[in-house]
Amino acid sequence: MATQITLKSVAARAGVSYQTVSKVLNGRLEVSQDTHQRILDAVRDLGYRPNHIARNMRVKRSFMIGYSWARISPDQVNQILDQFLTSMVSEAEAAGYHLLPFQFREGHVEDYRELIDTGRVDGFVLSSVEYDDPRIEFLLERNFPFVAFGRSNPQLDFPYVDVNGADGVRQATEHLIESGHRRIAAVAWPLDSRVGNDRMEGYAQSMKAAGLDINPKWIERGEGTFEFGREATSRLLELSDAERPTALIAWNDTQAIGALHAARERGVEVGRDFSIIGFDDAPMSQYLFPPLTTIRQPIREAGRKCVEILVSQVEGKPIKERQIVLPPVLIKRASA
Amino acid sequence: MATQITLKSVAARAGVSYQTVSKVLNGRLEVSQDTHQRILDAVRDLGYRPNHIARNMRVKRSFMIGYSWARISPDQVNQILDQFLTSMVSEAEAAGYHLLPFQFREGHVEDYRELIDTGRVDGFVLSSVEYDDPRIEFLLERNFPFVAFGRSNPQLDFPYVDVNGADGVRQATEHLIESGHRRIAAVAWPLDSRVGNDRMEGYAQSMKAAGLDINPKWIERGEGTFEFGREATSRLLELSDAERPTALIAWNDTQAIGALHAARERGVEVGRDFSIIGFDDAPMSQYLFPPLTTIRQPIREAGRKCVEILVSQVEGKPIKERQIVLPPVLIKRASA
DNA sequence: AATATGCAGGCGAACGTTCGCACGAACGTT
DNA sequence: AACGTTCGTGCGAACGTTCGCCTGCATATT
Repeated sequence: MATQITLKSVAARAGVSYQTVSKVLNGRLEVSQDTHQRILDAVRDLGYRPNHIARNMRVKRSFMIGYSWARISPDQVNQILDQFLTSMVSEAEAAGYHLLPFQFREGHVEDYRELIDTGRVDGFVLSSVEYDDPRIEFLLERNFPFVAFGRSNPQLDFPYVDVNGADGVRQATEHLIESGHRRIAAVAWPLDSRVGNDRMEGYAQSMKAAGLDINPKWIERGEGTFEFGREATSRLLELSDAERPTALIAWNDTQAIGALHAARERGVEVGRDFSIIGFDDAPMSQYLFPPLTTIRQPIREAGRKCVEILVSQVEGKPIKERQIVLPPVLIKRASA
Repeated sequence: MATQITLKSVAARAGVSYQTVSKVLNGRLEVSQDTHQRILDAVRDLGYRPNHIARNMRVKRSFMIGYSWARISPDQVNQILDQFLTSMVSEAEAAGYHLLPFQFREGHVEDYRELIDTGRVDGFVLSSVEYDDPRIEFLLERNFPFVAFGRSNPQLDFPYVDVNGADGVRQATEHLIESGHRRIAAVAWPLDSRVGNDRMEGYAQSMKAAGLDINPKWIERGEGTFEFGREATSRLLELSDAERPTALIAWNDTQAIGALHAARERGVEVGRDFSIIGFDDAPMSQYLFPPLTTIRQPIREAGRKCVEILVSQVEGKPIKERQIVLPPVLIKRASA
């Protein structure tokens, strides 16, 4: 490592004090045209770049945003991580920040505390937020800046960005109803999932609005896995002719793929005899047989908004919208 | 933000100088049993955590590892990012480091320079490495620590972790030959891809070892996309009966899925009439029709090794293996 | 002419660490 | 009894910034 070029080297070359260089570069001091130019020349000639660590130390900020994500399951992959991460990284960089990814440990709040106490981050973006999230409680109590990707308990007031799951499922349900379906099932998530309940609401509302009763047997709740999707769909397809749904909406694409398999195992042709709609628009969904109709979340925008809100908060700027709910969009393919 | 707890606060409480506290905590000084305990108590009582920024400033290290990944294409997703990232993050944390993800800009070396000059990182992990990678040239010249995930020009000497693509394709080819296939095609990548050429070598070697001639028409080179996979496979399936391959190996799962579609469009039943093997073991490959036989890369281990090598390098520790080539494993499913 | 005003720039301090060196006391050695 | 040695601590400095305040000078105002 070559010797660092510091403010002092620049100052020496420009013939001013190093503090003056600092101020000029930061626009906190107006100097004569001549001096200004000499400083700029010296900076250019030496290739000076301010040392970020020293700067952070002085201003007592890290310009880092902590982010941690839950592992879904060993043989499954976070479909949206790439998009979410890249959008946050670029938005953060534009604002002069960087992301600090750290290991996610379910329910552990220590890692957050550690990062705060050691001064490593200025704020957090939370994802995989659910009801009674201890992180939210902790960060609110410490009054430490954060923004959540996803809502939590309604009575808690904190900044978040979320996708309107109800609206997504509403679009899906309406699409199915318009296509003539009357018996529509939901392959959903457990009752303790806020995200799941949000989506369920869209389903219930649409059915009600169309004057359709929901047969409780059409509601399957379980994990967001391939296996559950398959099992649930098998059960649905084994209902009597009168009860058997003609379509289903799954709460994620993985379940939908399980559903696709269950249908195929029974010789049911998806897209013709039976319709399936997923949620997430996983990258491969378009290449399935048949290509999966699914609800796409505006992940990139969510990432951008999270960072935008967080940065405003950290810098004490006025925040336009503290709580944002973004609309998803139904991607119509052959499966429904 | 509550007032920081610093070495001074701890020292005041323990009745020693703050420098002593520092040394004791860092194990650079042996003190009397009594003093030691007083210091520890004070640390515990106050909940002292060393300020990382100040520490970094003093030791002139950031304990950060820069990492940047290429975006594949808008509608495709980096299948292995999650695994690679999480394994690097956890390995890094274990060594007292964190990852600094930053935006990838093809061919741009400025971003790397910037991070070095501003003292933000101690080293880099490079991915999407190819021939004549300007980043490698730059970092070697600056003598800045880095490790590449993937090899580059053979004459360059630098630390890397790579997956033995030749071996992977060898396993695949041999598996096909054992199953009785004689006419095996390769849906490959352009000649300027080192990764692609590595894989090609495995194919050529296995065919030769089995005494099988390769018909040049069996080698399709193009992008790693669904579309190219489909087109290439269409061409292959339209060859005359005598020339038409009975199996193909694709250089990634996305191409393999394209191949699956091409076969299906022609009424060719994959797994029975025709075999297809992919590369990557993308999360959804197991759920395709039929489930895709594919070559799985030890991504998590690669991530760990990258960080391990890099950290040793940064800390000037002896490096056991500077260049590691990990074996992939063939995951046999129904498609071949 | 004396004083106020404004401008360009310098100076000292501080942020919280780590590190080398100094120093006093206790102890063992000659 | 005088002299090294070791041990346990303290002290000062430094890392590269930013920030508040001070100062010297030129010009404008009374």
